[in-house]
Amino acid sequence: MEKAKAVFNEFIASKNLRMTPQRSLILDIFLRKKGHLTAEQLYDMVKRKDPSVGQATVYRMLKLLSESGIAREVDFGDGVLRYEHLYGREHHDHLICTRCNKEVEVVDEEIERLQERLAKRHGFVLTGHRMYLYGICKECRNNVGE
Amino acid sequence: MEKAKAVFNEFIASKNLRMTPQRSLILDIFLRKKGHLTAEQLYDMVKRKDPSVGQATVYRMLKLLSESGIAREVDFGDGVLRYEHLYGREHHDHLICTRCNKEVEVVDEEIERLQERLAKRHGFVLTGHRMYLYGICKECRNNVGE
DNA sequence: AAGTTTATGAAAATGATTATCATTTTAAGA
DNA sequence: TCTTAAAATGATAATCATTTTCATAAACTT
Ligand SMILES: [Mn+2]
Ligand SMILES: [Mn+2]
Ligand SMILES: [Zn+2]
Ligand SMILES: [Zn+2]
Repeated sequence: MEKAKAVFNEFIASKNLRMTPQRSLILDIFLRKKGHLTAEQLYDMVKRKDPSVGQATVYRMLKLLSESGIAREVDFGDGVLRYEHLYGREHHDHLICTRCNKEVEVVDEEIERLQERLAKRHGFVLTGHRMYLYGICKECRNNVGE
Repeated sequence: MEKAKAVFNEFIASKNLRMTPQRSLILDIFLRKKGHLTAEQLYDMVKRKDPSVGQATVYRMLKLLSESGIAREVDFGDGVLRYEHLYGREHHDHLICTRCNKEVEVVDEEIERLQERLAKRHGFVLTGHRMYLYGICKECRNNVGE
């Protein structure tokens, strides 16, 4: 939390950018919340603390957070980008229930390894990947009637 | 090709929809082209054959093609949906060069298997997945200067 | 052929994100 | 502290792919 703030401050300094009350507020709120949240959701929370902050500033800040390694953009494929904590977290992929939209964070070291191998086999050096698994969770399978 | 057309015709009939010259033309052109093409690209090709066709019809048709299992929506994450042949093709994922945008179609049975296992481990029954591997291809690694 | 349903094309609407721009802040210097 | 150049902000307009709307034109049914 404090560590993440320090990292962001360093990033800001290294790019000759400036720390402002707006950025500080947005960063605070972002770090406090966990999960995957959209720019709109974050904007709503920011507005509650300071209604004068514009949404463009939130969008701009999310870009900076991503660049600095504090946040990561997540695209579930529904037309809205979400952001999650990246700093201090392990890499993971997502398992999504298409019925109740539950999102489970998952990792499979074996899959990660095989992805590298697969890319290499085609002459590529992997720089990243996006993997989303879609399915029906146990709860949804039980509540078939409703 | 003819088989695919028949499948689409059946789909149209089963839904009490109608086959029209526009749909037929769009289907023909789509089936003739391979690769991953956008609605805009398909629209351009259709226009060349019949300038009177509207782009809304192309978008509508792509929806139908996807529903009927003839086409599959592919989202490389650049803000534009692409469509590829699905009927008569094997499942595959994509390996994309972030420098030259080369797209390689890949499959790794082992990964597919592990995805199932991973989902099951979390109580999910997998219905699908999206996996995109991003990296730098061999050619791009050689042409570093240009 | 008449009636009913579905399809079409043009144009407007949508919705998330980005760009613009006039104004305000910030960080350094003098 | 005053000055100034660079960067940030917020309101608003612009983008851009996709979807809707709606009046008109097919397509099927009887
Ligand atoms: Mn996550
Ligand atoms: Mn493909
Ligand atoms: Zn569920
Ligand atoms: Zn390349």
